Amino acid sequence: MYRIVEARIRAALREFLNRRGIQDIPVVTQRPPSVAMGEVATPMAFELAPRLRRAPRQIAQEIATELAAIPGVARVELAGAGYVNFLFDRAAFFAAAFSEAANPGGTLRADRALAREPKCVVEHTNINPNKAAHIGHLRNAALGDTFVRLLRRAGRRVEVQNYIDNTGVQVADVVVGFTHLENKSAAELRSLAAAPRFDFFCWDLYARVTQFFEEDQTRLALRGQTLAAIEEGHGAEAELAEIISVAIVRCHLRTMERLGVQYDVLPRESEILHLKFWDAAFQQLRERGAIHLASAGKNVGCWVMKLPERPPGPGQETQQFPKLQSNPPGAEPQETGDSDDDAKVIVRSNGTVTYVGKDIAYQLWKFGLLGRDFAYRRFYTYPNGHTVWTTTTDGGESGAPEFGHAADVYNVIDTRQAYLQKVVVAGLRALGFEQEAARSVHFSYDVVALSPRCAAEMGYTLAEEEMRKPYVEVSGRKGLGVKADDLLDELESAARAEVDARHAGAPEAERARIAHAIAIGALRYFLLKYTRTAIIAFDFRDALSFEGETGPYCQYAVVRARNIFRKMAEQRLHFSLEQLDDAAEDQASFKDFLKSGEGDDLWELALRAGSLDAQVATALSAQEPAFVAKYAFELAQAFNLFYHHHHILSEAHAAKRDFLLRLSRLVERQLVTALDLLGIEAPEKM
RNA sequence: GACCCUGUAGCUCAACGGAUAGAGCGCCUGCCUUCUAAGCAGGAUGUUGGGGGUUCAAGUCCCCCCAGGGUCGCCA
Repeated sequence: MYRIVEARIRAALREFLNRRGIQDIPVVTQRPPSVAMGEVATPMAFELAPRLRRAPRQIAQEIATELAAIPGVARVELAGAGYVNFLFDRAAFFAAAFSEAANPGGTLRADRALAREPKCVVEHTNINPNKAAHIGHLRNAALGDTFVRLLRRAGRRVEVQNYIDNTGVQVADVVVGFTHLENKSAAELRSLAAAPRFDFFCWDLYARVTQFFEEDQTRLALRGQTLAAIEEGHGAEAELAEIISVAIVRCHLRTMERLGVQYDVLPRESEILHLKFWDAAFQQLRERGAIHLASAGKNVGCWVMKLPERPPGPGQETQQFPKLQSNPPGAEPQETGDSDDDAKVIVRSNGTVTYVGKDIAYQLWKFGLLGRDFAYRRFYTYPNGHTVWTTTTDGGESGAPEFGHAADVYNVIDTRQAYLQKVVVAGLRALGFEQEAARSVHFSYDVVALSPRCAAEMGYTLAEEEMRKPYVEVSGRKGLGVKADDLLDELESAARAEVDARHAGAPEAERARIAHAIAIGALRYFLLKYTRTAIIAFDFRDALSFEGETGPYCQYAVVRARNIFRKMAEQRLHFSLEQLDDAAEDQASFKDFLKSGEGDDLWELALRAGSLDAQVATALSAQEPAFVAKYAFELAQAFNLFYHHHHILSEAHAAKRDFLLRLSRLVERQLVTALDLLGIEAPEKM
């Protein structure tokens, strides 16, 4: 609701500027330091002062007197040296926020309208299918999934893709492990792969293979041979690779399902190869001159792409790569042509295509620009009935939705791949797809590392130098890392112990359900509360915490609110939850309880609860899920304070009690919505 | 060497160029016959790495240093 009133104020301010013919001064609004000063403020008068040659205070006065009445705004006041403060009509805001919260589907579109909506493709997770997922992968999936939820809440049509690199070095290494260290036949591997925790077995095997190579470098030839066989797609090694990667993908889907993450389609690299996606992309790139054959220098014999020094377009790229404008205007046009040494190799001199090349083809396909498509088959159906599809070469199954053809593409990939993502975008631009290049977003985030103490706890011996560092990098190759399912198991058992202590009498299944919700709440909140640029130095103590700024804290606030409603029903108060939700007839009394001064604390809570829409909008435009996490925590915190100050059901004044109940109801609903956006479920009890 | 990210309380992190820089953890002290204490209240710690500049206003923008991390491969 806050966003709606704020938008009206901004429109009125824009109108004020327009009347004076001012176009180049932005309308700036902010939150005043306290609700006593209002809910929206503008410092615009300061900026206008030199322009209009009058004192800020005087201009502020003009703004205040000239603005027409704004619905939802009760008063306009001046403050300080020139701030204009807008004070909301508190009762009207509360009533509107209350009814808005009662219609959670209000912002979601009808299916038919949604089908016409331009599509966003969000690619996330993308774990190499050769071993168990670790905490770093969890951060990727939690960020991606939450961003998907935010987009959907904003009414966007979203397709979730999880790219499977099933023909890469990492899979090849595990194949080497099974053939040369384990001596497994395809049949033996098949039964092994069907066993639980096959991904854990591969985790260890992968580390063993790394060591196997280190002991004797000539063994690396095995990797090369295996890789070639897998890419070719025939023979025993290709069969093993297929068994491994499919089984591991199923493990990953199960792991992610534990934390509520689902996918729509799993595009596989093997199909990108076998369906000749690269040939189609290569043809376009060559015809448009985006790549050329290097004739001299270290890259001789390779097809390479030169990256422009500066984005050629009118600065569109600055949206995706802020703070990039390195060169001052008038920088010299680069000396082209001389050397291809600094160009990016796309096709190797032996004719094979690099990872980036395949990624360009994939990105083109996402936008529907490649002129080719996969065939699809069903891979897995979730308990809620949703089906995730995967790609296939031969005909495929009928009934697949239309995948790809995106208007916007978000690639959730850690910051270390920023350069490669830039190359992919440059590729689109070089092909003349300016629009799509501008709509290709690298949703970048920093990695999860281990605190040195954590690494030591896990039995990893650190060099002295590493011990001094703030964190230690996770390494799948070395087998150093916290496996996702291990962490989830630990979280669930810790949560379970707490639940058992509090609800010894509850049925087993219910206790398990609650413990699961708490574990996921703790984990997802932990992964989402950091902004994307923060490196998470993982530590079990922080991750396993259920107190303070955590998911369970937020969940607990919801449970408290619901306990009030349950007790209310038990006490058979004069109205039911339905009547509580129908607040229309009691609006007159809201004003008394929210009035300035004594009602400020209640108003602050109501305002915060009614600000969810603004927080979601900010999180979406900043592509920063942490904003929603922060909001949920602050709302929970404000509610706990309120809960402590007001004993609602014993409130003697009936009208006030009813109001406090409605305020609690508003908070509960908004908090549930915010948590849902984070992928966190609020259990009935805790 | 070039480019990117980071530097804020003891620790981990927040803070659209705006009014008094905030949370959590940890530490100390209180509060459970109550709508369950996974909670609440109180206690204090800041030269926002350093130095210049722009601005009515800088933790935030620009420049120069310092420190840490990352990327720049015919790996993915």
